Amino acid sequence: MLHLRDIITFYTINSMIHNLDLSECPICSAIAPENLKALFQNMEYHLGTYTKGDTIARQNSKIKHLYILITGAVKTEMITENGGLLTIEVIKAPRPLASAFLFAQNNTFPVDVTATEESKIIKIPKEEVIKLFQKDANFLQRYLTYNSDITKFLSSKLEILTIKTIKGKLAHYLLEQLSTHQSTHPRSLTFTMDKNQTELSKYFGVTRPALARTLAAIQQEGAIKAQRNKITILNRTLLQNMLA
Amino acid sequence: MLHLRDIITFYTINSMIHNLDLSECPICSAIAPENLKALFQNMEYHLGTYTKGDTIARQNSKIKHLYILITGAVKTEMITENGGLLTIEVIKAPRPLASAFLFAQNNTFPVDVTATEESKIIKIPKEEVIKLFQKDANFLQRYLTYNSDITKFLSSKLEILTIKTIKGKLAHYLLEQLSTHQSTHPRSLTFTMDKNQTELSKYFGVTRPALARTLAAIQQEGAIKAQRNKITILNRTLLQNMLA
DNA sequence: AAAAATATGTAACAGTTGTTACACTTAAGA
DNA sequence: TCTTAAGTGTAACAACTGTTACATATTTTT
Repeated sequence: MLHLRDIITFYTINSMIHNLDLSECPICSAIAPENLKALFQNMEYHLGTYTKGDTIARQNSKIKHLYILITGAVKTEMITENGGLLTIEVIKAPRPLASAFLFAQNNTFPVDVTATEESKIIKIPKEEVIKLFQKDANFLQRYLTYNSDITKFLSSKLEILTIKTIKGKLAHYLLEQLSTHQSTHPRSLTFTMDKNQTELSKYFGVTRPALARTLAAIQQEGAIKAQRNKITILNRTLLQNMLA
Repeated sequence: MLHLRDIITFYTINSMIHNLDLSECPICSAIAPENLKALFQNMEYHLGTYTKGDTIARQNSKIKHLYILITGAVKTEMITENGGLLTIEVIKAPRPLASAFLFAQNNTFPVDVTATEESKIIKIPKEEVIKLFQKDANFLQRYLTYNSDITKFLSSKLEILTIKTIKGKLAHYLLEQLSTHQSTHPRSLTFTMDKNQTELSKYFGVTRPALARTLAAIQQEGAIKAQRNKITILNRTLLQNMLA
């Protein structure tokens, strides 16, 4: 277990060495340096150092701590019993790990977590996190916001995936882009997509040729005009009918 | 604005009239009756009554309160600018509404919320919710758990939708069911699915005939034996290969 | 026990998407 | 500027899924 002096030293050293701005960490930043002392006093926590290849957490193991990745990077993998792996995501410091799952009823890691480089992770027991929340409303609010944003992200991704046809997904996306664009440029019907076709096809979970084909079809029908990634909406109603 | 006596009366009356067990509400139940007084004292909140057809919240409007549906039922609809609607969900009391979005950065209602019958809703301002959290760790924990569970649900649904083929989705689901089953009945390879085919097809976002067809195909290949919803895993490796 | 409602098995056909391959265009680097 | 890499447009065919329709089986209700 660490003591207060260690963590303060740690923060300071890291800030010096890596020129690290902890304010970039969605939730750690809520802990103002001047409050660190009061907050971490009498608190149980653990600082772990991992080198490349080390396992940080195993899929289906209980989550009993809040994991905050301070420096380094980790990858998450979902592994079937047989060894075939499904998803990979690389997470770079500073960021909390699996914070959205910490308080779930069956709170187990949904993935394996492995260090991809030298990494430092602070582990704070669940009960201590609750205490922290009650001591520092700001920290609590950041935590809630961070997790709320994750939920929003998941919801919007789910929304896209729920629409079955590529034409529907594209129509949905284009209308969304239009309304985002019009919030700064009212009445303008021409905008540039914020993703290229390759990125967009991955976001939709479809292949790129299929996406290009569909974009051409929508243009053929006269709903839009597309010059590469510059889109002009010609017939909004037509687009909206493609959602169903 | 309500006073303490009102809400206590309200809880009591409703419990009497509707024989309502508030402990069924994922987060309200955390407020023990004996603590109500201390918690709601000096708190700002609002009790709204809505009749069938009343709009409770509009899509894209700011969420400034925690909405708790006490009695009645509401439906949520996602409406395109044109009037075509995408999703409908019916929510019955008692349950919080949009609690997962309350603390998001751009915290707007993702859907229209309309009463489908006579409904009562308590609205607690965001700031008051934070205060509540700090007064009552139990309430906070319930809230976190509730939202964590939502995240888990969304994640697993997303996982299923990310798998493209029906065969892959089914294989994934069957392996999950097997491991759940084996946690109580080790070595048993036969179990009953927790959803019927109709429910499962909706969960996967596919049609029922397509699902039945695929189930038959998996059986044809010798990976499982299916007697209606009773499944026996014959070749686990084969199933796992279907995930890719 | 009979009737009705619900769930499941199956089939033919149309429609959509993945796969693969290649030409072309634009942007970035040497 | 030339070269190279990345992004885009398009096509033919195979594979998969939706649609629609109906038969059969099981469960629930009367």
